[in-house]
Amino acid sequence: MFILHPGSGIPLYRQVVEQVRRLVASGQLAEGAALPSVRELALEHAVNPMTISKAYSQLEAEGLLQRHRGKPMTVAGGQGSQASPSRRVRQIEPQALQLVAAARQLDLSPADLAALIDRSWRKKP
Amino acid sequence: MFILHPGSGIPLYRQVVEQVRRLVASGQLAEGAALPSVRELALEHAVNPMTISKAYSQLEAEGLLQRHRGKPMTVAGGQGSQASPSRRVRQIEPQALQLVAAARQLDLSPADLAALIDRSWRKKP
Amino acid sequence: MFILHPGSGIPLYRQVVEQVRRLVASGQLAEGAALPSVRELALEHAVNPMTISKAYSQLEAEGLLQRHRGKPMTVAGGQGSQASPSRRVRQIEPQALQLVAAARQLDLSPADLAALIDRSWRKKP
Amino acid sequence: MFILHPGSGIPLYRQVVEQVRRLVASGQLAEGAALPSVRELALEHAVNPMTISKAYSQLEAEGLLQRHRGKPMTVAGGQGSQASPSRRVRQIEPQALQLVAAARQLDLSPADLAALIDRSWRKKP
DNA sequence: GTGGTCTAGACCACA
DNA sequence: GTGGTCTAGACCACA
Repeated sequence: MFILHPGSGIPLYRQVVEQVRRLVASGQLAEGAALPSVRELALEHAVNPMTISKAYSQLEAEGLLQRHRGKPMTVAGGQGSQASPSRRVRQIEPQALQLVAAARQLDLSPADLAALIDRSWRKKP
Repeated sequence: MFILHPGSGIPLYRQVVEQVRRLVASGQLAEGAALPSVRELALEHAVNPMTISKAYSQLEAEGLLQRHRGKPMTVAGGQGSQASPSRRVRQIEPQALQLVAAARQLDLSPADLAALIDRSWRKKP
Repeated sequence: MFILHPGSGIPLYRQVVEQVRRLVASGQLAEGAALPSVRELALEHAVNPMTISKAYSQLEAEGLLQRHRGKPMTVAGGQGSQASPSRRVRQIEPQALQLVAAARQLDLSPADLAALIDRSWRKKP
Repeated sequence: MFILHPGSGIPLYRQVVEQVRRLVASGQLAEGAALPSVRELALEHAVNPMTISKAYSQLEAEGLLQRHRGKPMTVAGGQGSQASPSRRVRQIEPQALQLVAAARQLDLSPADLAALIDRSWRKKP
C-alpha cells in the first residue's frame, strides 16, 4: 500500500502523508475506509511507530483522517469518492516539473524521458 | 544554472550535489570547467555559503570536482565530455519510478501522466 | 579515547577522523561497536558538535562507520577485528617520515631520536 | 632544503616557519647566513610567494631572521652556532608524543615503532 | 536519547 | 578574489 524510500532525502513521515493524500484523492481509500494501524505499518516498514503516528496526526489535523478511540483511523467525510482528474494531476505537478528539470540538466530529449516513463510503468505493475 | 526548492524536503546541499552531477554527466559542465564560487551561488540562492560548500566538498570526495588552493573548483578529469545516454537516463530513473508510483496511487493513466510531462516541458524552456 | 590538539594546525575534525581510523584498525573499536555520541564527544572536548559530526560523516562516506537513524553510529562490517601489523604501521608511516625529517633538520642522531621516542612512551601510559 | 606537504593539513607557511627554526637551531643555517629568496622558494615548491613571505615575516617578528633592503634575509645574531641538544630535542617533542599516541591507538609495540623509525631514517638519507 | 540541516558570523590559508 | 574551519544556536527527523 505504501512504499517508503529511506534514502531519498524526503522525511519518512512526509512520504506517508503524501501517499495517503494520493490514495484518498484517487478513491482507493474511500470515505470511511479504515487505515492500517500505526503498529502494523511500522512493523511492515521497519520504522518507529512514532514516525507513522506523526504522519497520521498531521493528516487528522488537515481533516483528511478521523481518529476513533480504540479503532483504526478512517478517511473523513466530504471527499467524494474520487477527486477530479485535474485536482489529482495537480498533486504530482511539482514532481513532474522537477523530473523535467532534471532531464533538461541531463540533456535528455522529451522522447528520452517519455521512453523512461514508459519503461517505469511496465516495471512494477 | 541551479534551481533550489527549499520546501521540497530534500536537503539543499543534496539538491546542489545532484544537479552538479547531472550537469557534468550531460557535458554542460565539461572537464576542467570552473564552478560558480561558493559565495556567488550562496548569494544567488539566498543560502548560507556553508550549505554550498558542503555540497562541493562531497563532490570533491566523490572525485567529480577538484580543489585548487585559492582558486575556483573545477570539474575533475576522466569524465569525457558527455556520459552515454543510458548512463544519463539512469541518473533520473529513481525519480521517474517514484513519479509513476505516485501517478498510480492517484489512479492516473499513462496518458494522463504523459500529458502532464508534456505540459511540464513546455512550461519553462 | 580521543586526544585533540587545537593548536597543532591540523583541523580538529581531521584529528578525529584519523584517530577513529586508528582505533578501528587496531580493533580497539571492533566491528559493530558503537561510537561515542556526537554531543558526548563535543562536550568532553569542549568542541562544537558540528565539528565531530563532520568527522563522523566523512568516516561514514568512507564506509568505516554506519549510521542508524536515531541511534549511535557503529563501526561498519568488513573490518575484521584487527588489521595486519603492516597495514597498521602504514597508517603512521607519513608521520614517522616527517618526524625523522625534522630530526635531520635539527641535526639529531638516530640515537637522540630513539631516546626521545623512548621517553615519550613512558610519559603517559 | 625545505620539504612541503600540502596535503598534511598543516598550513604551508607554518611548515616553512618550523623548518627554518630547526635549521637555525641545528646550525645548518648559521648566524648571518642568507636564506633563499621568497621567489626562489615559491617557484621551487609551486607555491604563491605570499605564502613564503608570510613565513619569513613571522620569523622576522620573532627575531630569528633579519630583513635587508634589496638583499636576501639572513639569520639574525645571538643564536650561537648550534643550540644545545636538549633545546633541539625539545623542538620535536610534541611531534614525538603525537607519534607515540598514534602508535598506541594502532596497538603497535615500542619495537614496532622503533623499527618504523629505523626504516624511515634509511629511506631518504 | 540519536544524528542532520541550516544560519549568521568570525577568522584563516592561499592566489 | 578563492575555499576551509569553527562556533553558537535553532530546529528537524527518527527511536
